[in-house]
Amino acid sequence: MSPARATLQDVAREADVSKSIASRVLNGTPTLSVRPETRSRVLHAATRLGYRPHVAARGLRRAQTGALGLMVPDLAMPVYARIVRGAFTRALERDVAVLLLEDRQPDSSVPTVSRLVQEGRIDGLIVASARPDHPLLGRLRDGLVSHVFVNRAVPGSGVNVTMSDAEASAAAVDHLAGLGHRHIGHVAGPAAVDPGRRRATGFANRARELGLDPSRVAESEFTERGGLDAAVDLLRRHPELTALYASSLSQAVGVLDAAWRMDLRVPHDLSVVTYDEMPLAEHLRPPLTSISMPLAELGAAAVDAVLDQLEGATPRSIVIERPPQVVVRESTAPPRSSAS
Amino acid sequence: MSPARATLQDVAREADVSKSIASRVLNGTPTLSVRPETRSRVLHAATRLGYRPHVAARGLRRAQTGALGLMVPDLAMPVYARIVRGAFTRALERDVAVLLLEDRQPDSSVPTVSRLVQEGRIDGLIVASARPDHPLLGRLRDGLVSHVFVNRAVPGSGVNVTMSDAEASAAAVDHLAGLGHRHIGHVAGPAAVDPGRRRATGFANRARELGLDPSRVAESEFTERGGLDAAVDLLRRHPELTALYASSLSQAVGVLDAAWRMDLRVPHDLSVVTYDEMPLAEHLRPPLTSISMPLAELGAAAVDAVLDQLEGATPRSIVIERPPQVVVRESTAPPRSSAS
DNA sequence: TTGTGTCGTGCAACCGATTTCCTTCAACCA
DNA sequence: TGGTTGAAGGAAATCGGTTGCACGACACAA
Repeated sequence: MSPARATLQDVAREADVSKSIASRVLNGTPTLSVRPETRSRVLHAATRLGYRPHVAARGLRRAQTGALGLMVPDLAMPVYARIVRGAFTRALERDVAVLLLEDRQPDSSVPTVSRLVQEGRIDGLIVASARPDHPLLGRLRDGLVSHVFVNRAVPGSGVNVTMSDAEASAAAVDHLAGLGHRHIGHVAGPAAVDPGRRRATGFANRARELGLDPSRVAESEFTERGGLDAAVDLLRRHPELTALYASSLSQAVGVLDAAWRMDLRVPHDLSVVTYDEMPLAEHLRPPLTSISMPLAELGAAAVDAVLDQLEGATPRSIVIERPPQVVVRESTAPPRSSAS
Repeated sequence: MSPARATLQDVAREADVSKSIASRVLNGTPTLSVRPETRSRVLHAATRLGYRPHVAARGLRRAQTGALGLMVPDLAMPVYARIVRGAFTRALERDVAVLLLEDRQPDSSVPTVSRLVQEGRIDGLIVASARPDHPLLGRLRDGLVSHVFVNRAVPGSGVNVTMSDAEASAAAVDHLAGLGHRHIGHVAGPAAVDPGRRRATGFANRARELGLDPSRVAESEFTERGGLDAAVDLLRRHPELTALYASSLSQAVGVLDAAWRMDLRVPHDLSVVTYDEMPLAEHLRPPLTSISMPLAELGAAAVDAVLDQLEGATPRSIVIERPPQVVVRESTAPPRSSAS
């Protein structure tokens, strides 16, 4: 796999200096003064030997690991794949490793995380799986381990990395209203989960601003089943609805299912917009109009945020401001009433 | 996060023994002889202090890291989520960490892996992203880093961990034939990718055994678009087909799309079975009959296989034998001809 | 000439485990 | 009684970096 690991000792010998100098030169220690010629001898030796510091040795001495944990609620949810990808990419650039953790039974997450911290496997944590009653939150509040919450904010934590979800909802409502819809419903995520709540608020606010009824909202889990049930519920109670805005792609799949079961054609009888632009959206029947969000940027920003904290910056919350984009496909059209 | 890291020194002091004894007792060194009373003092001290060995220190000394790399082709593909989950779970049991790596530009994977190995971040590698021309294969053949290939086998490598894909195809064909279908097509994966080829072979063999035409096969990428194109192609060229077997769920979504475009109703005009049982399959229209495979077991077996290698076992290939299960849903029914 | 700094460099301790090599003591054998 | 053996345990080297401190040489001011 390589020309046999070179150690710092090897580099030092090759450059004819001591380990200390080699180390300081390679780390760019600012207080160091060396002759330029010496410096370049070290640098050249290092590249010639393909030197890479051994993370265990460095970590042992520096009492840090160069790795972050990234906790996602469910590996199978494609939204997280995007966030994770963004995080991985940025981590590679910043020369740290990311340990991905799935957080399916929140109870086991506390032991897992504290074990990883105690073993010295991670320096900090990015949590994408927050929920109000999550046992991890209490332990993190101690401040013993640096962390940020990504996507799912924890109010009051002061370390949230989020996107402008409310704006995304507004864009969805605008798109539908622009087509002439006056009766729009929202299949919302669980109110307990922060982005769900923010999207719902964004929906209600913009609806109100446009003089539409902001109350046609049904809450459900971010799953196909949840979307199905919520949509059926909404459409039964409010047959006048001509459009639905789903809070996630899984829910949107359920919404399409509901339409099919209730014998409503999309978009003829019902327009559907969804959060989460993904390849799947393009190949559902009909292809779904969706809102594209900067998920990779979000993941990258989370990595930056924890690393900055570890380097001593004061923790702070961050909002990725890139505006949502509406990807228009066949699932949205003017309402029948206005068309006929 | 914890009552302040305890070191081996702390345990030793608490148990009133030397570090050496503490280390040996905790590691269960077989050649050690201690009085039972001493041993239990050490053990109790360790649990009382919540001692966890520092992986960097241990790794430095033992020249190994207690971590494995797991390379998947695409984080957004839910199939891999299952495999990864299985691997994570087993890794936790065996007390190692798993570093997940996405392998989207194979060219960058060689530098990434050799860097991780050189830095001492991983001891071994599980590769789920093999392709015949993958640059990583050449470098792995050197034998400098322990590895296995999972799901996508590399012929001749001798370190493949796979499932009985061919049997799965046979089960799909059996299910369709059992319903009365005599004209079955197969939307296959790329022949270059091993499981695709094995599934196609399995399909052809069983078709032949049943006296059906084994040649109704179209190859495509494991994507929605691929499935769409392949299905359109097959159905145009062979209008007599009454059933299609898709090699992956993404492709199956494309197949449904194709049916819709060609104005074929599923299952009335066309039955569809797919590989890869997932929640999504249940909520597509119509819900898809699918083949469920032991993906988590596959991931776990891969972890075991690399760890065994690292412990000195001779490398070998493994096949998970658990038989495929057909989950019957509404996308399959007797062919129209036999019904009418 | 003698301090006093500064520059350039190196020695050695240290991080926390593992492991090699001893030491001590008692039992046992011839 | 001397020597061998085995049980029980400990001292110290080691892994590969990082970092506090010391050291020699030289410049410069007094």
